[in-house]
Amino acid sequence: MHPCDNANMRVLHHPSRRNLDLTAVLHALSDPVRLLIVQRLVSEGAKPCGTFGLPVAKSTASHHFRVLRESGIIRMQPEGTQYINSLRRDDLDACFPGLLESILMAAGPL
Amino acid sequence: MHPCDNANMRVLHHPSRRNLDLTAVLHALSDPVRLLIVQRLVSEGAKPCGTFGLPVAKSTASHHFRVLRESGIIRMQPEGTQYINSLRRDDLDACFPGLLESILMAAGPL
DNA sequence: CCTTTTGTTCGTAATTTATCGAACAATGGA
DNA sequence: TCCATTGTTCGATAAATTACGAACAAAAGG
Repeated sequence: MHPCDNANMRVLHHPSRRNLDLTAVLHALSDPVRLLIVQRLVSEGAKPCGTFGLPVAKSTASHHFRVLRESGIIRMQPEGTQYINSLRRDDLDACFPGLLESILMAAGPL
Repeated sequence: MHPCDNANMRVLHHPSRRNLDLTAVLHALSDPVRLLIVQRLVSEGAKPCGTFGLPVAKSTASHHFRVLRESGIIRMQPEGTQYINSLRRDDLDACFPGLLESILMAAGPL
């Protein structure tokens, strides 16, 4: 069968732009570990989960990436054995103008 | 004794401006009831707890006002038998420029 | 005093959250 | 085919959150 027909591809749910929820986004960013992930994505660009050196276990990190993904803050694209994480800045800015910007400023440098 | 020396006045703890914590503020605003309280304070000005008509029990409302107060988002001033709630907009804008503004915009009209 | 008003505090219960280790699954390379 | 890498999922636990009603406390006014 054609590669694109493969239903076994690791596909994760990402909310569409118009389904982003403000309280879900605020809640996602109210955790220090998740806020750190977002800051690192801003300063270092898209990168896989394993390259963040987070101060939590692998399974806990997986949980935090999922919360960020399901709130629409990040995108997770399968790439070989890993997932490339990137900020959904366009979608966030479209739904909540200035929000991410002000939070990043308030969070201060890395 | 002088009225101002009275230690029995209902005094509540309010964090100072320089002790405001971003994650605490985001967490406080990530609850729909608390976000509603803040929206109402913006559109209707300072007012007592009992005038919000919140969809929760009195004790639950008290809890939400406390979370808002302890995160530095609102001020609660004793006034007779009630507390006058007001937004600490100056302090919020000083610590987190643009944050409240963007959240209020994203939250939409009342 | 006694009562009313306003809001807090207490005790409890249900839900969610953050955390971990162990086991599992998918990919890609030797 | 086997193995190493990457990250998810499962099961368990401890803590935090939201919620309620009942009881309490302070203030104002009769």
